[in-house]
Amino acid sequence: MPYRTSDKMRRKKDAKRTAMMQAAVQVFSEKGYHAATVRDIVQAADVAIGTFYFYFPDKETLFLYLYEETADFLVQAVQQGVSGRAKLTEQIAHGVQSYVNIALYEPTVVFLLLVGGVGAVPSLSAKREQFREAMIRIWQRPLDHALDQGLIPTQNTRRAAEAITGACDEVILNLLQNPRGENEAPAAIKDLSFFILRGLGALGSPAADK
Amino acid sequence: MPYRTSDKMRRKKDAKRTAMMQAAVQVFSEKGYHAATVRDIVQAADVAIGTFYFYFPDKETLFLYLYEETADFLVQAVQQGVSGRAKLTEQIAHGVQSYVNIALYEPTVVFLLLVGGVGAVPSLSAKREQFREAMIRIWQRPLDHALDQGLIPTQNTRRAAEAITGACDEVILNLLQNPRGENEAPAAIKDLSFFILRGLGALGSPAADK
Amino acid sequence: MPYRTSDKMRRKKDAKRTAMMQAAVQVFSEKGYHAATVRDIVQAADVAIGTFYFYFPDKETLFLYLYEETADFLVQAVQQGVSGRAKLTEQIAHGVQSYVNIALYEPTVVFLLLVGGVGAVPSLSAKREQFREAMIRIWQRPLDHALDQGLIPTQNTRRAAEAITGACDEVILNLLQNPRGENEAPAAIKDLSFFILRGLGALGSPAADK
Amino acid sequence: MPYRTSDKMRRKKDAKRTAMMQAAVQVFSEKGYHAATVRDIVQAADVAIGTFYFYFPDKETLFLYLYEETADFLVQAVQQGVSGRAKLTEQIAHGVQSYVNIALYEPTVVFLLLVGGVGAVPSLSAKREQFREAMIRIWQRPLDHALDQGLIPTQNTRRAAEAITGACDEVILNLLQNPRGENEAPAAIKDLSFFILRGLGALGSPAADK
DNA sequence: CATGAATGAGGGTTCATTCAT
DNA sequence: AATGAATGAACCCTCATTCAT
Repeated sequence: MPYRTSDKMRRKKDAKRTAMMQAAVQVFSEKGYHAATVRDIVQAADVAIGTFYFYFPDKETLFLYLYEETADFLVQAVQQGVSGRAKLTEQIAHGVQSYVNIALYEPTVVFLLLVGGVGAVPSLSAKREQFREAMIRIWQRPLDHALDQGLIPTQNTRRAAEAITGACDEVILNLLQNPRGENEAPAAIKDLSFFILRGLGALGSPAADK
Repeated sequence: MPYRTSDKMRRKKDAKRTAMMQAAVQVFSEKGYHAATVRDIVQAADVAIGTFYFYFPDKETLFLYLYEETADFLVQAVQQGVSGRAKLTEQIAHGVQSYVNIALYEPTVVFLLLVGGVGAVPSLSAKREQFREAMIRIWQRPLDHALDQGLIPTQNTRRAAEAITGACDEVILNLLQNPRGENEAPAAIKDLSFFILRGLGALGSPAADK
Repeated sequence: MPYRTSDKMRRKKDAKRTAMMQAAVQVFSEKGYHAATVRDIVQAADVAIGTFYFYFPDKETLFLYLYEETADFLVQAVQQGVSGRAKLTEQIAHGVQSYVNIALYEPTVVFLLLVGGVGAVPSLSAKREQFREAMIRIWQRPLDHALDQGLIPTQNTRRAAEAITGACDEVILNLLQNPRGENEAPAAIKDLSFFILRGLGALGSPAADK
Repeated sequence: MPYRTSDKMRRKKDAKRTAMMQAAVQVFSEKGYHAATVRDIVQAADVAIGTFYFYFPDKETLFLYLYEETADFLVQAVQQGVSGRAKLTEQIAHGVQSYVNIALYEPTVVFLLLVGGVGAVPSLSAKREQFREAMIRIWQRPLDHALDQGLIPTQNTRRAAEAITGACDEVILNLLQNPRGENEAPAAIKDLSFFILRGLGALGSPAADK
């Protein structure tokens, strides 16, 4: 009898597919797109090389897909952190927190996004650009709103959003690479949030910190 | 400029060497480390492939050397912008200005540093780390000084320096990639400086901008 | 038709087998032996790839078998056209007619035989050789007979048979590839028959054509 | 000093290139396009695999080039045999002779042309078609001329030319594969010429042979 | 010094074939 | 019987590197 294609097998297949994708993220973030070979990936996933091409059309497509999925995930997570609040201070704080949390939980993924194999594949440059743009826009929207309501002084919100994006990336990268002490993350979140909010002019008096 | 002919004489001799290094920066920043081939470089420099290996031990070494020299150049330029002033506001403003100026003058070089072939070569990761570290320290020193003098509120200056570094990178990258209007650069410098200074709490009242 | 289900019963059982063989002829003649993949075949037959290996030991064996069966079919058809007649002129004419008819009815099959994946598989060369040989012999027998009876002048009948075989192949190939006009086939049959019969010296006076 | 690129080296390079092409013809005609690997070719030429790609862009291009060159050579040789004469009988005889001579002198090449890797590469099918067409046209021209002058009876010269082409191919193929006796070639030339000329109706009385 | 022909390890990808289900 | 996921040898091709000239 033709074997049960529905139940167990399907799940198993999905599991293997997922395992391979995780292995791929790992390898890509460790070596970058070009240096990572398909052979590396299948070894990490402990499957034969043919299996890779059974699940994915080719290396580039997988990488692009991984990058996009990963980027979407991060973008939405941060977006959620931001959009659930009303006050700018909370929006920033929660956005930063979401970002840091994900970075700590999935350092590999964040690494892939921030320092992945840029320049390697033309189509990736575009994807990377989109990702940066999405992150910037996440920050810019609340800024525009706050500006409208006179909560922050007149300023180029686009540029401010760029600065926020860059600041977050760098702080998080440092947090991941130099894991100082135990609970450094909460401190980083607070420091970063304050820096950003002050930078935006959203805080009353400059002395109002810790 | 980086990678000039060391010092004074041996002009002729180093003509080819220089040509190759300039070509290499160009090619590396366009294609990334892996995608750039030695053939690409020698063709751009209009020399034979054998000549490459007369002047440089191999592709990796050249890239590392180029990266280092380029990084040093940028670091020193920004350092100079910062260290020549006394007041924190001026230090930040001039540091940012130096960075932006170089980015506009040598976009290729800055691209190479910011999104170069990371992860490609193990030894490069270390180099990149050093570069980021150097940039962060440039900003941290004046912060520590200002903190000592009570010019800015209590804060983690290391983290603030990270944020500044990241903010600069992102704003500059955007400036290079989306060249909006004519004299966007001065505006970017001002915006960025204000954001940073406010973020540090170095400005009196939050309404004191433009 | 070739590759029918051997004999009588096991209809259902062989439905897939037959489908695959027909698909295989199609695919092989379109792409040639090497370029045709087992996947192509099973897709065309709408069965799973495992099914292929249940019915056939491997790709090569199937191809060989197909080639042989196909060749036998063509050989016997032409043979029948020839052997049913008494006069040389009719033997030639009917042989040619049979050949052309089959070519028009099953162009795929004839293509496979004439320009199939030669050289691809060592064992195929032998098979192809046999097929050519069989075709040549079909023609040679009536020639020998005619020679015995003094109906054609002294000549090397083997060589003449070779020439006939080649002439038929080429004319038919052209008929299939450049389908000029409607009823070109009858004209081709007549032209070819006359050419051959004259070539053999079987016709009285050279002016006795159309 | 930059080494002498003009004299000795150039010749040596050309020699190697030629050697590789000859090796390629050999391998291609033995195994067919698909089954022949680049490794086969470089092994036959006793060079490294990289050398292949230094001289030729890729396998397909080389094969196409080889096929074309080879086809042109054969076509022109036969053409020359035909066009140098005035009488149809001599044109046919010399054309056939040229063809046979080349086949005996370069059996590999002729094999490649007649049973080369057809169906393998789309672009090759076109090339093969061109070659067949050229051969057919070589024969058709003198036929048209002879028809105009009333030297042969009314007939479809195109079809006759196709028959001639096919007849030649088959006889020659058999001559190469079954080398019977010593000087079989002259006999084959004579047999074939007579068959063709009679087939065309160019000979007075059918009994006028050997 | 300079050249570029020559090398071959290694990368991405295909595809005939197997076997647990 | 039938399926299709899994395998891995082998293919084509690239490119860093060497070395005779």
